Amino acid sequence: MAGSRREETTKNRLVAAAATLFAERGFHATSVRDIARRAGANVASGHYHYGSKKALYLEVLREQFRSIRDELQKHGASRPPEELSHLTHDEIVEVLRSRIRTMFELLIGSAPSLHATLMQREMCDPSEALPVIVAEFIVPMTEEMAAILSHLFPQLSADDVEHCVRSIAGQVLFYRFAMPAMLHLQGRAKYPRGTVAKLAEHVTDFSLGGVERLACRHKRGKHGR
Amino acid sequence: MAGSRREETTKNRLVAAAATLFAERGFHATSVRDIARRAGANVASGHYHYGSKKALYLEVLREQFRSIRDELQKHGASRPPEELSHLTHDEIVEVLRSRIRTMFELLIGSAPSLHATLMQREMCDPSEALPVIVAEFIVPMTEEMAAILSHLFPQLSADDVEHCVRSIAGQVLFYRFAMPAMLHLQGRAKYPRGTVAKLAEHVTDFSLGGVERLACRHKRGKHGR
DNA sequence: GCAGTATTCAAACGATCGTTTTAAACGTTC
DNA sequence: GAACGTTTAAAACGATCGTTTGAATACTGC
Repeated sequence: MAGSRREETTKNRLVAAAATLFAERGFHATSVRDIARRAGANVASGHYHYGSKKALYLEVLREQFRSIRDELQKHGASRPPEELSHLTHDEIVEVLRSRIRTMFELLIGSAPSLHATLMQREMCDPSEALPVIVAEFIVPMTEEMAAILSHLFPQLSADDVEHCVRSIAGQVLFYRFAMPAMLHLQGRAKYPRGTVAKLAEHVTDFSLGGVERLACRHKRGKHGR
Repeated sequence: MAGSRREETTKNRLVAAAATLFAERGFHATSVRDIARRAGANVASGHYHYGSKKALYLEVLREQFRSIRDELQKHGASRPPEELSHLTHDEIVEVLRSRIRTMFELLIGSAPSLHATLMQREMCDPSEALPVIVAEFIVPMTEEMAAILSHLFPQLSADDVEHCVRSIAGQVLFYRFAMPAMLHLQGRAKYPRGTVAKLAEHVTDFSLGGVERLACRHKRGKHGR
C-alpha cells in the first residue's frame, strides 16, 4: 500500500466528484447522494470522510485553490517580479500580454475550469472558503499585475495601479462571469476557437491605452485631456 | 376595488417577497414556505397564483427586468441617440461619464439592486429567463454604449466598438460580481460612501484611454506602438 | 338576498434531503 | 488465526421540500 501518488481512494474520488458537481450545479442543487453515486461510493461515505456536506464543500474549495497558485506560476511568471526591472518597456508589455492571455486561458480556455466556476458561485453565496480564494488566487494575481503596471509606468500612484489592476481583471472576468449572456447573444454553445487569443490582444491593447492615459494625466492636470 | 395603483394583493406581495428572497438566497435555497411567510400568505398561495415555484421565479425575473429599461432611460439618456451627433467631443465624453456612473449606481449604489443580484445568479445557473435579461438589459445598455463610442471615435470598426463596450461593462460589473472578494480585501461590510463617484471617474478615464488607443491604432499599423 | 366565482386556509401527500445507526467487510499487527 | 482499528454497506431516521387536496371564506354580479 501507501502509494503516495494520486491514490484512487474513496476519499479522493469523493472530493473529485464533489468538485465537479458543486461547480456544475452549485451547493444546494447537489445532493450527497449525487456525489456518492458519481464517486462510486456509499451515501454515508461523505460523512465518514469529511463530517458533513458543508465540510466536504469547504475541502473541495481549499483543495482547488491550493493548486491554482502553482498553476498560475507554471503558465507564466517563471521569473520573480524583481526581474522586471531588467526589461525594456516593450518587453514588459509582452509580459503583460502573456499574463492576460494566461488569465483568459485559465478562465475560458477549453478546460472546464472548476476554479472559475466555484469562485463565481462563491461571489453569489460567500462561505468560509472566501478568504481562501482571496488569499490563494486574487491576491497573488493582483500583486503580480500591480508589479507589472508599476514597472511599466513608475509615475502611477499606488491607488491608480490598484484601480488599473481591477480594470484589467474586470475585463477578463467579464467573459467568464457573463458567459451565458455573451453566448446567448452570439447564438453559440461555447466560445469559438481563437477567442482567447483575440480577447487577450484586445484587453491588452485597451488596457495599455487606459493605463497610459492615467500615467500621463498628472502632466496635464487632474482631469487630463 | 380595482384600485389600479400598486394593489397590495396577495399575488403582488408574493412576487415581491419572492424577488427579495431569490436574490438574497438563490432559487434552491429559498423555499416556497419562506416566500409565503414573508408575503404573509399561505403555503399554497404560490401555486394558486403562479402554478409552480419555477414559474414564480420566472415571473420575478420578467417583472424585474421589464422595469429596468425604464429605469435606465430615466437616469440617463433622456435624449434619443441621434442627438449625439449635435454634441461636441467633450460633451459626448461627459455623456459617457454620466452613463458609466448610472451603471455603477444601478449595480453598487446604496439600494439593494435586486436586478444585479438576480442577473449574477442567472449567470451561474441560466434558466429560461436568460433571454429576458439579455433583451431587456444587456442589449439596450450595450447598444447605447456602442452609439456613444461610435460617435466619440467614428474611425472605430464595429468589432472594436463591441469589444470596447464589453471592456467598459466588464470594469463596472467587476465591482458587483467580485464584491464579496473586494470587501473582504478591504475589511469592510460594504463599499464606503463616495465609491460610486470615484470608480465612475476612474473607469471613464481608463476607458477613454483604451478606446482612444484603439481608435488611433490604425494610423500606426495593426499593432500600434 | 342568493348564486357563482375567486381566493385563502389548514392539513396532508409523496419525495428527497442530510444525517445517523448498525453491522458487515477489510487490513494490519501480534 | 484472534484481536483490533479502519473503511464500506444497507437501511432507516427525522426534517423539509414542492405540491395537492378539500373545505372555508371573500368577493362579484344579479
